[in-house]
Amino acid sequence: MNTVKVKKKVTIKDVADHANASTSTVSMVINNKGYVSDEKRKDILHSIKKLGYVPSASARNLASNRTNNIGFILRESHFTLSEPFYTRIFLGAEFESKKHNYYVLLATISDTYKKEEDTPRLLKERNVDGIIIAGKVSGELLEEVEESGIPFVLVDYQYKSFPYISVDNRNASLEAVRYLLSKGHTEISFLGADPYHPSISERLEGFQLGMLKAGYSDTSNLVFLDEDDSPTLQTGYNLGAKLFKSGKKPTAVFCANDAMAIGFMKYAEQHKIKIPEEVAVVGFDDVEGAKFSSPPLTTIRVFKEQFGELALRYLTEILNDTGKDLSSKYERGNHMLTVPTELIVREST
Amino acid sequence: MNTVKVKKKVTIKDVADHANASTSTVSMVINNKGYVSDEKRKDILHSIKKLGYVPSASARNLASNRTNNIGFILRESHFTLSEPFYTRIFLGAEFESKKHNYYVLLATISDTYKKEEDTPRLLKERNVDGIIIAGKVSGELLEEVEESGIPFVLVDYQYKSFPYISVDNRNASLEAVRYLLSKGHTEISFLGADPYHPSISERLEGFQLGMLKAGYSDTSNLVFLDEDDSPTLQTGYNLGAKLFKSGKKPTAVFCANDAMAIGFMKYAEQHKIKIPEEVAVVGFDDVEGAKFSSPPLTTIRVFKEQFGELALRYLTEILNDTGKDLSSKYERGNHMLTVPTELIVREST
DNA sequence: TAAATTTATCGAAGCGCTTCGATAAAACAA
DNA sequence: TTGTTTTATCGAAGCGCTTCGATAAATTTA
Repeated sequence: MNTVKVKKKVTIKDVADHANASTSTVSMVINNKGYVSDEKRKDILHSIKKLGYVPSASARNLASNRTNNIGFILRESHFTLSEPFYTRIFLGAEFESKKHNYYVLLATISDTYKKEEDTPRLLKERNVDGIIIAGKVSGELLEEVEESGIPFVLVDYQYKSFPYISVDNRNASLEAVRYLLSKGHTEISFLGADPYHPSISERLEGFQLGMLKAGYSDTSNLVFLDEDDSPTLQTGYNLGAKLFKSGKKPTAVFCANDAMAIGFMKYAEQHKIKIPEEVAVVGFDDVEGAKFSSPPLTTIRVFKEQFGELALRYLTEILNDTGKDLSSKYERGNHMLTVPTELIVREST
Repeated sequence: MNTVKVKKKVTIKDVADHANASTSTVSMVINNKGYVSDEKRKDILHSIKKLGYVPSASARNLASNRTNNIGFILRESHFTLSEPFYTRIFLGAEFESKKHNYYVLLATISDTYKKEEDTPRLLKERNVDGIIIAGKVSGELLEEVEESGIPFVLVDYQYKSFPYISVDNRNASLEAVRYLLSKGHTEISFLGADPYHPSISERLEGFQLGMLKAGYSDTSNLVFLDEDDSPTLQTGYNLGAKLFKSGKKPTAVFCANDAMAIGFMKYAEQHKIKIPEEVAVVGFDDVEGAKFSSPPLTTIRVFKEQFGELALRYLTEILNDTGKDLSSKYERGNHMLTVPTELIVREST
């Protein structure tokens, strides 16, 4: 015997009966479709409230062949990074998703992505209406996603001519360089790694452009790149060593990201090079640690939550576009958006 | 005309036909239920693979009245905290969820939770089979969740006799105190805030117990509490001021968490109090910033991902328990688990 | 005023599964 | 042997929705 009172689930049928309507009419009211008289609509809405009716997600998904889910794909290592950059992008997307009535399903993938084997569950099960892919991921995965036919946008990464959203790296870097120049610096070095990553290369371009505009036409001996490694604290440290051992005496260093900047400052500290007195340092990203580094790091803030928000909004736009201007949007090549940045001046400059 | 080739979705019917079976038999194979001969099972599995069949989540959820989702409820501010403590717990849960074939839906709630109004969508829509609630949240919400009848566990928080998982705060604090004592410290202060939070009070108890065991029976003038505020960087700073202005000269300070410890160190730095020479500092949590503070902070590491993992595992256990030993589990009061910790010694001690 | 169109409502089919009998063969007991 | 239980398989109902006609009244157009 079961003595527990189980609240019987209120279905669309109950609402229909209560409002003297058919389930189809109720459905139309819920979905704002078709023709329903104001009167009936009012009745139905009233019944819905009265009965506390909430549509069953599974049922409507099954019937309408949607899922009401958005997938968010991210590399595992991008999560386990000490810096929650992508995490915050995810949060931004999650936050925005509420407004559009989607749930966001997170899927982390390994760095050594193998097609088939590591395919995210939400892709295999086609349990999403659209997908946001954040950060650099395997091309295989991207091809797989494209093949699936599920609409998607990339965030903070580019690949082929897939739609993407990115930081305005070039302009932000330009601004950083301008700032350093305005502070009277003349010998400015750029430290970077993984120059094949679009974001990095754009930052480098911004740097070069800024220097060029200031009359430094040849920046080649100012640029230090670790081509084989990613832009981490360690590579920043290493390039710091390389830089000083090369005999160069820059008065300022612009790093491809904060991690490298912090690594660089670590090297400087260990070698009694005073920051900012002897050399000013500027990073990129404004990670958590930037505020707490010693000295606190001047850097370019990226609005991470906004980043995610924008991604979700862009995706829903694609999903709702009934094919009409969407195709033209794609074809015109403006399938790209940028997120604004802001130079945050702290004590490292 | 639509010339795009749309791969027709493979359904259970297709598999059944292909394997010369009925859909019910296929279903049984998929769900590992009922009686199916080895032969037929083999055929069916083969057909599934051959056709690339993947069951539709919506359909099976509708039919079986499950959702295959786990809700993860978290306060907004716990996400926007500069420290991704709960974020990493979430990740741990998400990671573990794959093994159990659940999707994790994140729901953030505002700090000023209002029943009805702010009820997470996943609760309203009953779109989850179970719920993980992380961190301190409004009692109203907890009551609401309980009322919903959806199984849930609390993480890093306690309320009434609801099942929960927490850090072994007491023992960890005890260990920290022991460590400080072993380093020869005698005058050890405790800095805390929000002492009504179970975690904080447990940490304080651990501290007191440790001191007691070492012969310091009266710790009351060693404890500095900000009763009205939460344990933030700012309160750590404030209590630092209060501590030194009180004329006390502790040789070591144990803070209720890292944020406070870092705030305290900030005060110390500004007032030329040398750490660890003049006063050693120990925190709790091992947040990202702890490694980068100056000096790097000795602290108690909490395994956040493991925390989330455990929560999810615990919840699925509850979900799978068909009521049998579950009830006894509840009634016996052992509806509680703890996550291990580790003392991380850095340069602040 | 008749024909065409728009508005309003509903019944029923169907989305892709699970699960409940029904049926019957095989295995075991008496 | 007969009766009982276990094993195997299937058909059909049903989960709670959406959506496609069908139908008809109200409105517009010719």
